[in-house]
Amino acid sequence: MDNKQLAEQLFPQLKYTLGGIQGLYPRRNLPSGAHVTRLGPSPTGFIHLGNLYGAFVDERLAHQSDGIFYLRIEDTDDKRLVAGAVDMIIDALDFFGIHFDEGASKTGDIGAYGPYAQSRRKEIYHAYVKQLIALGLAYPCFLTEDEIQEIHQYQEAEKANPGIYGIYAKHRDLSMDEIQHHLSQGHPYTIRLKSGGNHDLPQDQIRYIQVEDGIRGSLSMPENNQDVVILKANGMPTYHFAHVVDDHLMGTTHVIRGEEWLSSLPIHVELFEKLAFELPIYCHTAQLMKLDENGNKRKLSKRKDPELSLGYYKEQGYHPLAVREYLLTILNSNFEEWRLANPEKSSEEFPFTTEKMSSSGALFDMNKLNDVSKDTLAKIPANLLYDFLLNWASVYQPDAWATLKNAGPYVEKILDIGRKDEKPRKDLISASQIFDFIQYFFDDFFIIEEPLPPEVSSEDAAEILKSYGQTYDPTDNQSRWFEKVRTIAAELGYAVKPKDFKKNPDLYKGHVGHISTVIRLALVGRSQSPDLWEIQQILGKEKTLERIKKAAF
RNA sequence: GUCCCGUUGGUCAAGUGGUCAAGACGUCGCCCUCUCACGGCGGAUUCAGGGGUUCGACUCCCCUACGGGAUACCA
Repeated sequence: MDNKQLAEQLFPQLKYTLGGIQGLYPRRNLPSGAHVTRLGPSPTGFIHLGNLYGAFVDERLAHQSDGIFYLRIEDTDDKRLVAGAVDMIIDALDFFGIHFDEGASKTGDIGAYGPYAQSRRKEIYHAYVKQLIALGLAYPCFLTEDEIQEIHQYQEAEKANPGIYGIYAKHRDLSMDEIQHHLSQGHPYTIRLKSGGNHDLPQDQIRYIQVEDGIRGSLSMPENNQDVVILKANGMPTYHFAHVVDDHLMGTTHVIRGEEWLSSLPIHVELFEKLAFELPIYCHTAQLMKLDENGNKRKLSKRKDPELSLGYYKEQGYHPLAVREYLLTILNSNFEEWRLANPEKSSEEFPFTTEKMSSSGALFDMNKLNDVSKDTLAKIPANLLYDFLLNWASVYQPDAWATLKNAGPYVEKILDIGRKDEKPRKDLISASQIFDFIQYFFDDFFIIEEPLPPEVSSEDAAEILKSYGQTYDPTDNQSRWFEKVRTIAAELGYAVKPKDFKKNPDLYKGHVGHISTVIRLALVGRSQSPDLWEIQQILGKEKTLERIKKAAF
């Protein structure tokens, strides 16, 4: 018996021949320079900012080159399967404007290079495994878990590198008779790659592989020497094998993945070589980090950092465009510069490059997100902002939703306060913050939250509001309105200009700012707000007078 | 332990042998100003450490330290 017969025995009557498969996956007919990228999540359904970060690179690279971005579900580990995960992943990315052209979708596979779930590609992997066995490049391994453990312990004691390789790959050279014996006993087995690498050579003779990484430039690593498992005992491929076969067949040109894959790159390179596939361009992205309890940088973790799940940003009401902009600023170091020069352009016009990506992990910066968000929201028209706010409220703050729902034009006016000026206000960050920021416009949410300034007594406050109520005229323009406030100040012994008060604090009780603070407290309940005159224009005469009359300190 | 990747201010970073070492966020001060926000001006805070190479190193080489990752029939 030879390898070929063994292959036939192990994988009899496969659905596909290699030639047949090749015919099913023709080269993609795309314009030159088009990038084909993919996102390959395992279906746990959990997506966090780090995943979005990577997905963004895929999406940009594909779409700015008129290429294809597809979704492939990497479900080779049934322990990781969560029901409804695919929909969750698609929805989460969709919210942030990331759409797939091809692959798994809510209504099934789209595209001619499927199936797009690895669990449905078993026969395809088997065909390639069969070939490797026939060529003597892979072999069945009957090592039990205990035996492997033993080997590891021995290696640890000997200070040898762990793994199944060289002399530790005990089943790599089993005789056909021995294999038949195991088989006849019904021993479970995995298929391992028969690695061509040899690290027992003198240091200077170990072969190194050179790979040009799209982000990191040229990489040099020792070649793989591990007889890695390519097919598990249950017949499913491991990630390593599925990655190589799928990305080849599906025509992926650029493999974007986290840097945690860097150390298994030699395995993949060997697999590509053994299968005689062309190597795609790898882009190993830096991980998004966060600070742990001890002040150390740490990779974002699914379990430990629920606040970095995409759900968190949705819940807080960060606008997807803002998150996009922020991600772009940390993804490409020249994005901010470009944005400054092109304030009105869509971020899709930004020429994204992997060369401008950092190879070291960035710390997630909430301050920066907020700042970017302010700039972003300042450019979004009030009616769209209203829709966004309403949408958010319908899920996360139902009482606000009830209030906002029937007040469209009113809310739009509120959102537009000071935004159309030459130097527009930028105080809107996220939906939850926006609602908090404007809630005093609604009687149901209006309360006086802050006390009078110390310069103003309760009596004076009452006096101020009384005069104000008498002189208030909604038809006054802004400067006329403020003249009247100054008049009240003067009448009650307050300086008309803050500077006067600063120069001679003894001459006055306070200054005009204190007067308007009282009016502000009566109208909005806070000592800080946008321009009062504008607020009154929106509140309207009745509500303004009512609040002035009702206010008590 | 071994292997891989990384290290410019509090954060994100430009930089590729000769720069007073950009810029943004944050922070502090001032200006504008009825408050806030916006805007303007200015300050403080950086090349992890040590050796080389060189007329000259943030830039090139080596060592150390620190951080991250891998080391599965998980991805």
